[in-house]
Amino acid sequence: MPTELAKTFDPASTQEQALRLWDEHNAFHAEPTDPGKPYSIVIPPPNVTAALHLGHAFNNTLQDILVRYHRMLGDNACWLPGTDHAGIATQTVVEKRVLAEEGKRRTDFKREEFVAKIQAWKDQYEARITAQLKAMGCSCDWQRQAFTMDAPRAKAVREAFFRLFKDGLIYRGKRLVNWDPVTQTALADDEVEMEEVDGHFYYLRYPLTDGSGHVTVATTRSETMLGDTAVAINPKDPRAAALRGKRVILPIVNREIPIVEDEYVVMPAQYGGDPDDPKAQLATGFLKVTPAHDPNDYEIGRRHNLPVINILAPDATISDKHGWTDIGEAHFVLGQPSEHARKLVVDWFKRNGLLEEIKPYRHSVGHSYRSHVAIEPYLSDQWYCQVTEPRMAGAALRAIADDQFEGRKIPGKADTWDGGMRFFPSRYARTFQSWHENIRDWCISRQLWWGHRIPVWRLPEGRLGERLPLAQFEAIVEKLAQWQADGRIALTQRAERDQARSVDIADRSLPYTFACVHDPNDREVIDELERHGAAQDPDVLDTWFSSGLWPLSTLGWPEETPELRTWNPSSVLCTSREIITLWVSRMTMFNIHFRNTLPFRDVFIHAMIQDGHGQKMSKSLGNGVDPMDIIASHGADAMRFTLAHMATNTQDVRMPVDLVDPWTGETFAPKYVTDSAGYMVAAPIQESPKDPSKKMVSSYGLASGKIKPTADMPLAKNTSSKFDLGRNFCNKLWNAARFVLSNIESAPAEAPDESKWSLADRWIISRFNRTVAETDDVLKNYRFDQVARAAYDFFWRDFCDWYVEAVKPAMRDPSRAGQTANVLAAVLDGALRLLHPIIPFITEIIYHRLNEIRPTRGLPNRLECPHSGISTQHSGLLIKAPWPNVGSFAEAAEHIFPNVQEVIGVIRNVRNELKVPPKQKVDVYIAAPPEPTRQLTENREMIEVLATVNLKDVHPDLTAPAGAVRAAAAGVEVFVHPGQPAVGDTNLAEKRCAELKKLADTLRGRLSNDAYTKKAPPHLVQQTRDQLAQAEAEIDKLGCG
RNA sequence: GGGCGAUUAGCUCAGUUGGCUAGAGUGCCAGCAUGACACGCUGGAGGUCACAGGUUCGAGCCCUGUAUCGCCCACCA
Repeated sequence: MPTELAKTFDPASTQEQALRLWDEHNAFHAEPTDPGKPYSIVIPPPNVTAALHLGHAFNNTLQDILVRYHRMLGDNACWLPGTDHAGIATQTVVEKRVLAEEGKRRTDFKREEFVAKIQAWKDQYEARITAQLKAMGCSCDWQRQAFTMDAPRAKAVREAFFRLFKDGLIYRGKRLVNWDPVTQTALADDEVEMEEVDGHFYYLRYPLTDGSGHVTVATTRSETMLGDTAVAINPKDPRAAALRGKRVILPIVNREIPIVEDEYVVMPAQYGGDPDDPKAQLATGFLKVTPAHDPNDYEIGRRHNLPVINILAPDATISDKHGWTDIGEAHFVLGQPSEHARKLVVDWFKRNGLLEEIKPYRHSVGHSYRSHVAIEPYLSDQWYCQVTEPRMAGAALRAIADDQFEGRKIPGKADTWDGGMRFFPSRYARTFQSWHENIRDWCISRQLWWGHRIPVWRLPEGRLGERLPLAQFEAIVEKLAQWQADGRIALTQRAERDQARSVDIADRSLPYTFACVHDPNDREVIDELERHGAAQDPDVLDTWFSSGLWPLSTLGWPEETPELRTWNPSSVLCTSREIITLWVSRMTMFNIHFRNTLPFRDVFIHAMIQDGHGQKMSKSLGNGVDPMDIIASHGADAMRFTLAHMATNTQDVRMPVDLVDPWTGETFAPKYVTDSAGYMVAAPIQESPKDPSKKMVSSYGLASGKIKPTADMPLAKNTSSKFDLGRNFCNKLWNAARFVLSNIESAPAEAPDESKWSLADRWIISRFNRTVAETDDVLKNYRFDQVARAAYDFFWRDFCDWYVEAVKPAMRDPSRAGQTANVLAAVLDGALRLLHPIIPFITEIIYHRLNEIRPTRGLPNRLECPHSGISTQHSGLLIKAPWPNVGSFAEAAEHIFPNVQEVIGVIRNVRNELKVPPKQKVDVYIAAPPEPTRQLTENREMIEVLATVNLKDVHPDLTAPAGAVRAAAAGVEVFVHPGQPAVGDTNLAEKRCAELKKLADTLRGRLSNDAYTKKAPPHLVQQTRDQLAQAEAEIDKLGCG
């Protein structure tokens, strides 16, 4: 550790030193037995798919500010870090990588081999993510680092699944799922993104079997007609009666299908439909019903008991191998991808004179959030968690704090849950609420290899009892019954829809039975099951199942550990709004169901960082910024400060992205192009602004995968000039600290004597106290921008611009330097504490140096500031130092100091107008009423130094000196004598006169309005009168014509 | 289709229950290498608060409507 602060601020070495100090003291670690009020945050575990981006940096900076703040407050603060295995996302990334590098597909490997590859990827990125978080200064308790698939978390998942299974909240159902044909897995509803697509409306004719004509159906997906099992018409449609009981012949496959009547069908306008309904304008009144490939049709099929015919293979090609037998003439589409089949089918209709019309149509189609291909509604067997149950969604609704609940709340026991969960900003409570009011059961199985294997063994299809000798079968049944009674297994049967069916063990045939095994090491049970042909379900659980347990599993659940008792519920969840439904919901339901506690008391939803065009930052657009690049170019503290400063109350914040020219190191705005999806993206190849012959690759070029940077054409890193704000601030802090420290060091040590404090001393201490109070206040509502602003204004504007400048003469005067140094040391100490949660590295290192120079500091607790707010308690480390108490305020000083500031401002203004050289002192005379005269005289030195003047005279009856320029401020008259022939505008008083007259007119207008004087609050009216009087007095004094 | 948010200085944003002549940072202009800092200091210019109505003594803020942008939710042929 260097004993002096380096001449220029070097973020890298500062970061390194601070990290070492914290590490040596194990400063981030907490134990449940530690003193203090419990305060805990569980990190939203980043996916191990990729390195962290700026959004993560934002999210984690805010959490770290909270944790550091509460640690300083004396709370027992613990931040639990970890990562998420992110099933589908990670597997997809690795599959792509393996295909690109080895030319092999997942299916070319054994399951264990491929999982090992993903595991290797996970290890690599988990390490990288951890390194990034550490570099950002995140004070996570690294001894408690978790991963959603490590052993303790696997145990929690297993326990949770078993309990839900036993409680009848998990069931097997054949349902239409969102099928991703590329990754070949089911997706949850919220993993599907709607995208606008240009398509067509095809009008297809289906002949009636009796030869009396045809009906025309309209569809955007003509290929699904192969699986049609009915045509529906609205019973109110006037044509319905004539068609009742008739059937149509389905072209191509020659399947006879009924015409059914269902109110769901939209009628065209001419048959009674709503003419304003855009759908009515496209509709023919006849709806083809394809239960296997459309969610609505599936419902119609249920209502009319229609067969369900699946025509697709899992890869979304047309196939007769998955439940479709009557293929008729459809050989020509077999094996075709559905999109191509769509055209082939239309061509067939055209050739056979059955195509009536094609209309262009733009509509939204579900796409996989992972592979971005169109989702196929696909019929398959999946596991569901019955979140529609009152025990789940109902509990989540009851968890909402009463005053954030819209409408009448179902009576519940929110009062046992600390008054409920609060959202910040409160509007997000409604997102949460309406999600649970409209929730549907959650499909929790995924056809992946990377994830928690579903701990269910399927007994062989059919009735086990029919396959075994009776005695043997009876023995199994006895065993199963005993194991179930002992809690070693739970049994269920497949339910067609919507509910779990418990197994009646007395029904000795055991049809379609599933056994969930409680303990993964219970070989006796597993071996016995497998001996009879039972096999473990090959699927894994949805990632969000393990994430949903995160607040519990990170603290050792299902064991009721001291950690769990201390830190659950956690204090706050910090996250972005996109996962309120995906994640917050599930944590709430699980935490309540398993432990009857909230997962967290507060939910803070922060803004989303977009690029300069209002687009989400994403890898594929290449507009994402790597926090490590910012740390390298600006420093970690600078990044944190800027991010905190951006954390406003709104939904989105914009971060215009610049590029760093690798040739010159300079920053420039990239050239943009519009990509095929309409996004503004940086042109793949950029020119150096200095030398257009030098080219570079933008990160969009890199992300598009086509362009690889080379030595001749290097990569231009993303950055943003927004971080200059933080960098400048840190630089200012560093230099101000250097100055203050060197002054303190050379000042004589004296016992603090408050009677010797100047106006500036009292003022800066009072301002400090205000800033602490404001920070405390504003942090309760998670307004990090206001915290950053308050700290910035206090430190730069008040402390550096005014206090340090005002105090310079005193520091040069040995008789006063000792006392001033006391105040300087105390205020610097306080400022470091105040700033530490936002910019921990730089403050820790400066604090270290301050401790060396002034091991004891603090202010006497009496007179005008009986409580300075600046603690005398010290600690070796700032991270462990107490947060300042709010001291009292020096009202008088806060009132007088601005007057002096204003006088100084006016003099500076006049000097500038008169073009007086900066170093040249000028003579100043001030005419003021007795009280201001006293104040100004007392602060003569400050005025002289800060305005570079000789304050010749201050007097109530001062007469204007010849040749002086007259100006006015704070109710006083200022005469500036340039001492040489003045250059520029010498008639400043006239300018001021114009301003004053305009103001006086406004005020007079307001007062002449009777309604105003009668209705406005009296203090405002009085204030207006006072202002007018003051303006008029000044006008009078200046002799404004 | 429903809901939410945004629209304030060239740019990025503050503006807390309506009440000074609407603020900051950055950029711009002018001056300054002043013994902490040029990542700095001093001063300055720059805004019909998206638009149209309304409520009020008083509207950037509240109400109604319009426009543009963004996000979330929704099984819309």
